[in-house]
Amino acid sequence: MRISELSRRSGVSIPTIKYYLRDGLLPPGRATAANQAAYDEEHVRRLRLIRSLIGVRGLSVSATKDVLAAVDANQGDLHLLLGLVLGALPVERSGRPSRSGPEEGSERDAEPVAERDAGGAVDDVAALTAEMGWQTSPNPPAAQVISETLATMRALGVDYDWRSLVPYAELADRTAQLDLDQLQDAGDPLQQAERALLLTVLLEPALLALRRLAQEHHSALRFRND
Amino acid sequence: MRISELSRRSGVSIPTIKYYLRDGLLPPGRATAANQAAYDEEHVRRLRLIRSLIGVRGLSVSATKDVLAAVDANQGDLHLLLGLVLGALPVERSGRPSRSGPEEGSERDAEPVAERDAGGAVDDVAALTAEMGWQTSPNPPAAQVISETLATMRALGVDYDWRSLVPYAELADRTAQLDLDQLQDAGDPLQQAERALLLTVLLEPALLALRRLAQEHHSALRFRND
DNA sequence: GAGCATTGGACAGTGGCACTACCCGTTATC
DNA sequence: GATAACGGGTAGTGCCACTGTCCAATGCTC
Repeated sequence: MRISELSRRSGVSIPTIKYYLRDGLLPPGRATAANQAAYDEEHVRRLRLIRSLIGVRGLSVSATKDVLAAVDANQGDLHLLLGLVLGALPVERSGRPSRSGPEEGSERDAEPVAERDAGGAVDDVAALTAEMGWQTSPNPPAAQVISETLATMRALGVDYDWRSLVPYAELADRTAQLDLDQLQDAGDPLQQAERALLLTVLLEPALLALRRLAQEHHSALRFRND
Repeated sequence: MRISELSRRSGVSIPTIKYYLRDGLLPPGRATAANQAAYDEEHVRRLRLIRSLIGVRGLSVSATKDVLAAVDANQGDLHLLLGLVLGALPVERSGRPSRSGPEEGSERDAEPVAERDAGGAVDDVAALTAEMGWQTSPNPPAAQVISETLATMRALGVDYDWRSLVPYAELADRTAQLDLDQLQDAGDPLQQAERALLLTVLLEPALLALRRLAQEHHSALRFRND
């Protein structure tokens, strides 16, 4: 098929498809002439996957590109694939250009919210993973997010350390096992790789949404004053 | 204190503080003259909170504004506050301008990724909340995220319905109870409201990060071929 | 085989967002 | 009384995800 049919089938406009082609998100079609190319079902599938990652999960175009490249490159080794995918993902649209302000003010009063660390939050994460018996790669981005969060909590006056997170970590552990349980059955390696991607990445907003529904329910039980 | 000291104490640049003042994120200082205003500790605190929500959690400026307004307006009623906060939050930077493409193509082949619904995903969420015994407001944004995710999963060929989410929902239920357990002790209503905000909103990236660490660990156990 | 729509490719433009820079008249401070 | 800092306003910046326009080269239709 050609680009107009690809557009119709996928629901993505032609200029956007061209944009994805330029950016390397979508592999080019098979060129049939100097200005003609043929696309196939795989392209339709890929486009839908792209739209899901960008639209539903909210990934940026460049993160989507990295994630898809990881899927393409390592269909065989699921562990390696997961590592690459999780490494390529920004955790929640972090990776901002970062603040301005006094970079390292000589003023001893300045406690600039501790975006790096405050009170050994990095050690805290090490303690937490040790407590859980988790073995991970040396310095995963996810660990940095956790230490950042802990540091921020403390900077804002909430008494929080790694011990506060242990119950959450246990629930996360069971969540992860649920995720992996669902990867056993799947067709060819590409299907399995895509499924892994969906179960880990696409499920993230849904899991947060479940937590919100549950929070609302329990909040009504506990706090509502009828 | 005046703006320069506020900037030093909070680590936020003066132009950015002015920007937050203009946008109503930060309440104005007490005006002492036509071009002079005084800020206090509460402003420092507020600025740090703002930076945490925007920087760590990744909220947009306008969402941050809505959330903070909810905190200010309803310090007394925690349930109402949580409802407002959860309502004001985008779930994962959704709320995109939405796609283009053929809006309602006459082509019967077009299945435009189903950003609204595909195969009764909305009913699925109703079934899920009924199964869990959750009682929530009529049509929470979180429910839409879940149905969107289910619809997308199915559109991509993954066999997924609300039953697949029940185990996750049970874990989410326990997570929410953990969250609310930590709200019992807290000082004045403002402190408690802020704490609720941090435990629900700021914790989100950290919870996803915990899941990722656990995924990496269990993936190594199951799939690594040494 | 003539004519018109479509194609692929390049490049410039758009709108939104989160700041950031500059200017100006006024006010503190030394 | 000079100099610095202040507040307030407007305009500009950089990035991102598209979107629009142009072009010569097909393809398809009659």
